[in-house]
Parts: sequence; C-alpha cells; structure tokens
Amino acid sequence: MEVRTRFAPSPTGMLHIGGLRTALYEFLWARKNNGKFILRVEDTDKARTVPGALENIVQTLKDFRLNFDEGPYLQSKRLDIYKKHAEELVEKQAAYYCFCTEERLVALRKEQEAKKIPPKYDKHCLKLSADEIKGKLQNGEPHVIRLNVLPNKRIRFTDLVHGEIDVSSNDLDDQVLIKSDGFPTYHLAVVVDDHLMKISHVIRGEEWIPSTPKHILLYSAFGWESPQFVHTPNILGKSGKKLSKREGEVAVKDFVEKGYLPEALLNFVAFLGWNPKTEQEIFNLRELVDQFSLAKLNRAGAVFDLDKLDWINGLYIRRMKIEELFARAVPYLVKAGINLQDYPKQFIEKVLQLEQDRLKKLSEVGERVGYFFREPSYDPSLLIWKNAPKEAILKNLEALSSFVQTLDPKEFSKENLEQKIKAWIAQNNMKTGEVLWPLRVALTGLDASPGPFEIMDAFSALPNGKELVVRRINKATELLF
RNA sequence: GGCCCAUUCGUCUAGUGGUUAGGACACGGCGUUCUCAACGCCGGAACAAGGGUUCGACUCCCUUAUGGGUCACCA
Repeated sequence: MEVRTRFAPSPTGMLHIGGLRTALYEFLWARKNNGKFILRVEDTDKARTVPGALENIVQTLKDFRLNFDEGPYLQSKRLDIYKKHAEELVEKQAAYYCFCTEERLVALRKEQEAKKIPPKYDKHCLKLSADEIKGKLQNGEPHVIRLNVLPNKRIRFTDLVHGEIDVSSNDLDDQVLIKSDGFPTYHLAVVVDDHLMKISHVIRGEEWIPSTPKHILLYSAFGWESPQFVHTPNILGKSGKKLSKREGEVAVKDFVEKGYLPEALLNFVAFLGWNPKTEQEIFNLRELVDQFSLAKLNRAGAVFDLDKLDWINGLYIRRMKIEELFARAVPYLVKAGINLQDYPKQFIEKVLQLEQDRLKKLSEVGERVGYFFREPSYDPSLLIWKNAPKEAILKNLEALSSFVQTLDPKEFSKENLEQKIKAWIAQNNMKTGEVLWPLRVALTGLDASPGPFEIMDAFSALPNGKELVVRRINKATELLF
C-alpha cells in the first residue's frame, strides 16, 4: 500500500516549531517510502482563521524544502462532502440532530461540574421523534449533528509509538460533527479527509490521543479501515509544559529572522522526539530521509533546549562556504546600517570569515563586525595589558605605528604580518602581550575579538586599509597619553 | 476531578536481563594563545520510590509518586 502522509495545520497563526517538526516527520516518512506528502489546511473555524497564516505555512514549508506533492486542500471548500457524510451517519443512526441551545448546554455543564462528574452531553435530542426532527428542520431551527456514542463499549486502537490504547466509550462525549454554521468539526473532517485522501499514516502530536477513540468510532460507523496512528511526543518549554508562546518565541518565522538556518533548525527539531540510535548528531535532509523510521520515535516529551540549537546553528555556520555566509548575512549587515555597496566584496568576505567561528546566529553579525565600519570608542585603560606600565604600552604603540608604516600593504596577509611583527617584537626585546593586546584593542576597541593580524589582513582589502590601521594605532596613543 | 500518556546526567538521548550505565549540549579544568572564539584532552553529573519475577534487574510485572496531555458548535 502506498504511504501517504499529510500535514494538516489549521491556519490560526504562523507555523510554529511543533508544526514544523510534525511536518518534517510526515515528509520524511513519505519520502523514505517513496510515498506522497500532502498539505491539507484545516480551516473549519471561521472565527480563528488568521489572514496570511496559510501563506506563511506554505512559504515556510517551501523555505525548509519540505515540498508537498498534493494540496493545499482547503477543508472550507469541501463543506458539501462533510455534510453528505454526516447525513449518511444520521441515516445509519450513528449520529443524530441536536437542537439544544447554548444556554442549555452551559447549564448542563455547570450542573455536572457541581456534581463533580465529567461534563458530557446528556443525549437529550436523541429522544426526539422523527416527526419532531422533521418539523424543527423545516422551521429552520439551528442545529448540529452529534455522534451517537453507545455506552459500555471498549474502543481499542494501536498507536505505532505507544502501542495498544484501550478506552471505554463511557468516557467519550457525543461529539458535535457538524456545527450550526454548517461547518464540520475537526473530528468529522479529519476522518472523512484522511479516508478520502487515502492517508496511510496519521502522524500528529500526542495531544490527539484522547480524541482518537472518537475517530475510531467514526471509521467504523462509515465501515472504513483506520489508518495507522502515530502520536509524536510533545515539544516542551523549559517549564516542562507544552511549548507555547508564553515561554518565548515559537513561530518558525521568528527563529529564521534571528538568523537560525533552516537546515540547522530542521536538524535540531528532528532530534526532539526522534533519534537515529547512533552517535551521529548532524544530519542533512537527505540523511534524515535515509535514517528516519517510526520505530525510532521516542515516547516522552522533549524539552526545547536553546543552547543545543545555538550549538548546531553555530556548527552549520562554521561549515558554510564563505560566499554562502555572505549571501545569507547580507540582510543582517544591511540592518546594522552597513552600506555594502561602499566596500569591496573581498573585504566583506574577509570580515565575515573572521567572525564565522564566533557566530551562533546570523543576527549577531552586525554587532560583531561593527568595528570594521566605524572607529571604535573605548576606555583608554583597556589598552593596558595586564599590569604593564602605561609608559611601556605607549612606547610600544608609538614604535608599532612607525613600524607598520614601513610595511607594504600588499604583504598584509595574516601569516606574513604575524611573522613580521613577531620578529620585530623579538628584535626589540618587547613583551608580546604588551604589543599585541594594545594593538588589538586599538583596532577593535574590544576586550574580546579576533586577533590583530587577521584584522589587519581584512583591512588590507580596503584601498586605504593600511592608513586606517595606522590611524587607529595613533588614535590609541593619543587616548593613552 | 474522570480518562489517557510518560519517567536514564540540568537538557537531548544510547541502552531491550549480566555494561566501569555510552554519546552530545551546557558547565568546570587544562592545552594552544595577545583576548575571545574555534579546536584538542580531562572532569563532575542520571536509571523517581517501593514491592515482586529471576541466580541476576535500568531493562519484565504490580503499586505509589511526580510530570504532562485531554475532557468545546477550537484545532
């Protein structure tokens, strides 16, 4: 049988991390089995539908290369299908019309809560005669269609992650199938569509386990075979609760804007609930498809650990070719107010290369490379290396300034500079730290940064690079004086 | 509260009756070094508890505890 999976989000907001992982697993399982991955939009709640959400979902899947083979199917365009199926259920007496008002339902629930019994519909409208129903329908009375759950039945199903799950029908409510606005509820729509779309594996979050028995009832009422159910563990926030907006960003879009790479995000999210059972940690999409299996899904929820995401993201950044890093960093550099057209590409590339090992996310790049684009300002005391006397530092900087001026800008390669300057230091019996530390601070104004040789190397890609370097050294001597 | 699901280092996890309980992130130390990264080496750190079953339990069973999910004309 062909493997067909579907991602079935409701367009109530931006695609979030949990949705991304679900889509990933569905995608992987389909690809792994040469099956089909389908996108279906569960937009059956008119009130909660957010404009732009559908576009965001489609675009994000595209950006992350989780290409779907069919869809997007919109449930809001399939209303007649659900209605027809609900009526079929009514005919089979597996469902019934209900005309109860919201007030009655609320009162009923209150009463049950007061008695500390689980709130359930009391099957009030099941007692209506055929004529009564006909009359009310003809009068146009508002109504819904409810599933008729028979008491004292065991409902069993197999979940590929959790194994056998067994529930009593007494714990199930007479779920509304068709709402009074004519739209189906999730439960009806999901079952009808999964069947009609020949979905082989329903992969979704574990919060759906409690409603799966209702779905089983529907499948059997229709006389259909159920698909395989795969309930994935939840992604948890630091608090151990289901990841939610309360504990920080959850929209995929926000992570991308912060400079997390789609590949890194996918790699990270894949490991939240799944593990290849090897010691390999870094996987591209191709490898994930290769290694993925439902049997390797975990059961317990997984906490979303930003530290590990940062590590993976940094690792992907480090492995990137410089041209690619350049291309991806452009928006962040622009945002930092750097006019890229004013600088040679080679210069920007060298600058990025310097920071490549240090970046955890792309959004940090603007701030980190700032000293290349504007004169640093800093406290002069920062120029002092450890407990070195101020006079020695001043003297070293002045001598350094003269020495650098004698150097040919064409020989500003990192290796050459290092060799030349270190030889010069030795020649003059200076202390390395008392030269290189103030040099570096003069160039960057920072207590932590890349080394002075590579910074000078980068500056040399500018027509006036050497002058800039000398000017900064001189400025440092003035500051210190 | 009813029902359901889960439980190995702080976090992600390996482990399917006999292991010095392994790896990764984070953390600490050391090395490299002008600083910070990156890199390398080292280190601390876990089987929720109690009963069984067994020659032997992290592994199997039961109970308890804890955590989570769910109980809508939302998905």
